[in-house]
Amino acid sequence: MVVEIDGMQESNLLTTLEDIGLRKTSARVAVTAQIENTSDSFTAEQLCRDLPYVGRATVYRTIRHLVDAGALCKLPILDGAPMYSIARVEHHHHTICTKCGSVGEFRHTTVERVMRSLEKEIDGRITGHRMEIFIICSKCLAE
Amino acid sequence: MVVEIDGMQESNLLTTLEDIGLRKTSARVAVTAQIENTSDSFTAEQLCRDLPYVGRATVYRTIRHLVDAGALCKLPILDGAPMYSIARVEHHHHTICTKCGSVGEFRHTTVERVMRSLEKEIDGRITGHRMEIFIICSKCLAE
DNA sequence: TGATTAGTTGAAACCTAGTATCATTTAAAA
DNA sequence: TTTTAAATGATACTAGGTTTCAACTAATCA
Repeated sequence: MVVEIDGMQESNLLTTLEDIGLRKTSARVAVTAQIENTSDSFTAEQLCRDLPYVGRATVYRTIRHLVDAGALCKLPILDGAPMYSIARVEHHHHTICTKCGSVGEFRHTTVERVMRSLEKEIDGRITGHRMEIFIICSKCLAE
Repeated sequence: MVVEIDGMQESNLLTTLEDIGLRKTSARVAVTAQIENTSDSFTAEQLCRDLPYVGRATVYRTIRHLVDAGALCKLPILDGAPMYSIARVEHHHHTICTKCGSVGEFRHTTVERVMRSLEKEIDGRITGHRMEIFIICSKCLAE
């Protein structure tokens, strides 16, 4: 997601990093720009491959900063390397195709209502939840 | 879960392995017994520590067999090594204490109803779902 | 502006979790 | 009992990620 201000492109992710007191370095400009130009979700290794001139450690550190800041969302995957995508403001859940691994999003208010009704049943304080629907996506079904 | 038959203790997990055509070896007896004596969920590394005389490779292989056979359930955890627990017949979900990492279980019929209502919204065929409630457990709240 | 300094970088070493290899051992069929 | 295919486990390897630390640089200060 890139916001146009006075003809200058200003990166949301870069701004997030600056907002939490981190410096605007060329490595961070490159990493955040690459993430924003990636339409879909991505893995850390993918990002490293796309940015060979940025060190692995820096790529991983930048991802960690962005996840900690809430600007990136660590996607629920079945096995292997975690995937990330730019965090949306609204709360949502994920669909995961168990065949091709593609991750989708959905929102459903009933899920949130279920949460509230669970508060009585559960021994402790609810702080959050996560839900994944496993599917065979329409693309894989068509094959 | 251990079933008593004619005074002999017969392991369900071991039986599962034999049912899928695997041999009853001392290593498999040890691993399945250890899992059944573990009241809670466990990691592969924990099991290796508890069974120093069984090779790591064998412990991992046995867990894989049991998960593939559906007798063990790979629990959703936040980060790090996955946890396992003996699979229950009924479908259920998990509560995860984000402070101490303890995993609990709950069942809720509304969740299943939500699933059915989602079938229209989602582009693909639903094959399963998973839900995690993040909590601070009563034990951690008390501290 | 240039000097200062604390934050940042990246190569390399390390770590954790897990898998593959393969010579040796063993369960179980013949 | 012999046979043999399956299983084991020490070891090496891999993937994914973190730590270390000397060199570098952004941003502040004089």
